[in-house]
Amino acid sequence: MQKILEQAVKNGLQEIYGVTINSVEFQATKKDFEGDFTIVVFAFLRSIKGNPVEIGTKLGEYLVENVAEVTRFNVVKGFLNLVISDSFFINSFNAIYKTKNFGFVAPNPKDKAVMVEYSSPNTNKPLHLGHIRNNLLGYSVAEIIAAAGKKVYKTQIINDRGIHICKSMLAWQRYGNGETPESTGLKGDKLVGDYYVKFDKEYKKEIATLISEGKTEEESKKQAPILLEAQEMLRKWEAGDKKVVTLWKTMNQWVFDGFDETYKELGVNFDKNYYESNTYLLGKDIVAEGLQKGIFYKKEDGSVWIDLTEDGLDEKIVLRADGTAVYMTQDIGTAIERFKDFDLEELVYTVGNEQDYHFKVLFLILSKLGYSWAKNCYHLSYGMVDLPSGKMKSREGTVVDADDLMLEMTDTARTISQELGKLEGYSEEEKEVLYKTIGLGALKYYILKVDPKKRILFNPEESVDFAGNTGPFIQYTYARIQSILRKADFDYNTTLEIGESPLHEKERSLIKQLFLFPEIIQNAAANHSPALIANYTYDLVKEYNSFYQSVPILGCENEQEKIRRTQLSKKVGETIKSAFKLLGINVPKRM
RNA sequence: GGUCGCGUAGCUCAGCUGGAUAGAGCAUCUGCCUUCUAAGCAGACGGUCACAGGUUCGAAUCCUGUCGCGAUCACCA
Repeated sequence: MQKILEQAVKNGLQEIYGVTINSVEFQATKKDFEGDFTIVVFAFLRSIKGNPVEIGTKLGEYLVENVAEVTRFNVVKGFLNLVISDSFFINSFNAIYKTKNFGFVAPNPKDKAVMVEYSSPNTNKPLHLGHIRNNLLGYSVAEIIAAAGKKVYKTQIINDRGIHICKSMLAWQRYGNGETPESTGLKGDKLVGDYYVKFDKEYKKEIATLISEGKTEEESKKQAPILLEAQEMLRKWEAGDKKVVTLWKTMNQWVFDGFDETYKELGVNFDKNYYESNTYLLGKDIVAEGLQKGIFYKKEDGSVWIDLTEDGLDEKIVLRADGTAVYMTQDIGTAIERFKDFDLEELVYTVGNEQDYHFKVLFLILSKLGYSWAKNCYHLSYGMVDLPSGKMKSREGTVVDADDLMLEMTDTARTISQELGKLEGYSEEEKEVLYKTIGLGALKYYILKVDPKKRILFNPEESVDFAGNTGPFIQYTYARIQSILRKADFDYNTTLEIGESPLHEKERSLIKQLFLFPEIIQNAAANHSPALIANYTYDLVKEYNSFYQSVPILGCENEQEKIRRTQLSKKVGETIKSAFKLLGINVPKRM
């Protein structure tokens, strides 16, 4: 439609004023004015001298005359509002009504893929609220990019080695009695996490003892026997000591099993896992190469650095003096590895904004090393999730555990649902599934609807609502639509005729809102932002509810209207479902 | 101190590459269930878009500066 109009506007201006215009600025007409599309006449003033109102009027007359779909127009200041005919809307709606997966673009197998990394947990403690935001964002962005027509690989890098892992291993050995997830009934990640906390407690005790013996705080922190022992354990692990490696494998497996459960509850998944224990040596040869090319330089002590001061950044170490890798070294290595493993065009890292600087440096280094794809690496950076009590600190136990939070949300959903009591005829099992759908829907929507860049203040007690701009509200609308479709005892799947029954104002705005969906997906993919999808869905639902309350659907006198409104309802339902799929949220048939 | 991000209604947030009178929800008040699910709808109240300049027909949006909050500037990951 816009294309037709654009061409017509160009022709019109050529005819009336003899002026050629490159582009025409369109926008959806605001609610307070009559019309569907608006042309901003101000934009023409550069080429055409004159009064905007006059130009608008002349152009409007021309368009009504020459474009069949334009039925009326009005001009307000410099805005030319065009009213488009019902037949256009009905025809377009007919076209999308039968379209499966409306708005989704099928991937072209010839295109390169996109890899999205998210989650990337440490195997020494359970997942918490911060991971939830990370997981939801990463998963959703992956879905959105796939919907926009790209092959997507979801991946995580599991930080399964290092001193932090040894800490919980050591604490388990020292203070435990051979507990296992089976013997305690605890989830594996919880069990291991408890020992991590235990380690920290003991460590602090030892530091206190050392300080009381007259050592400085700094010395004590470095000399605490328990820490030295953990470091010794790490050395043994690196040397491949059998006992240590066996314990490491066992305890890691507990954690993996625990994570799998959490991921399953959350509804996220991965196509490929990378393990740090396999990748931590990567990147060293690249550093050697870069050293030869003169991109890096060696300091006197043997450590290798890159000087980024010309780019407005600092100097950054890429290899320790003892030749071991740092975080940056590994990331250089894994990035290259991934482009080797898969035919990628883009690599998305879902990592908190405290690492903005790290990724800036990483991408810059990769580009200096001559990898042309470095410009296609994207850091999907998101703000922290704060609690009313302040920051979450896992060592101090002030975290909101992911599993607990999901349970809590399900409980709240259960309470509210039972109060409303609409679930006659549902089995207990079905009800439990539903409570989970609603509870998780609330949580996911709450987190995804805000711009990833912004930090979230999360109050577990009161911040997740079920009314207003929330997941359950949208789910509720979906459920209501399903109820209408269940009760529609006539064949509504016929092609709509363009007849004497004019479109209701609410139907019009609803159709307009529906048409936006494909564009929203593309936008969301380009901006890596699930929030766009969430807010679009909310607008659609608002529009639908308003329609729902102001006109009858099944109770229409007019057969044509009845079919049309039922079809509209169905399509809105499908669109809600599609949109929520992109957010990783399920929709219930009833609630 | 340098760099990056954020600052919109009492609270939580929308506002796309500049466009019309600044948009929702929560909270507070007023109406609407003998009709398709009231987790809803319609309305009222609520704003110096942090502040000051600049660019232009036109700025919440772009530029500069100031203030406030946060992150980061580790041989941690």
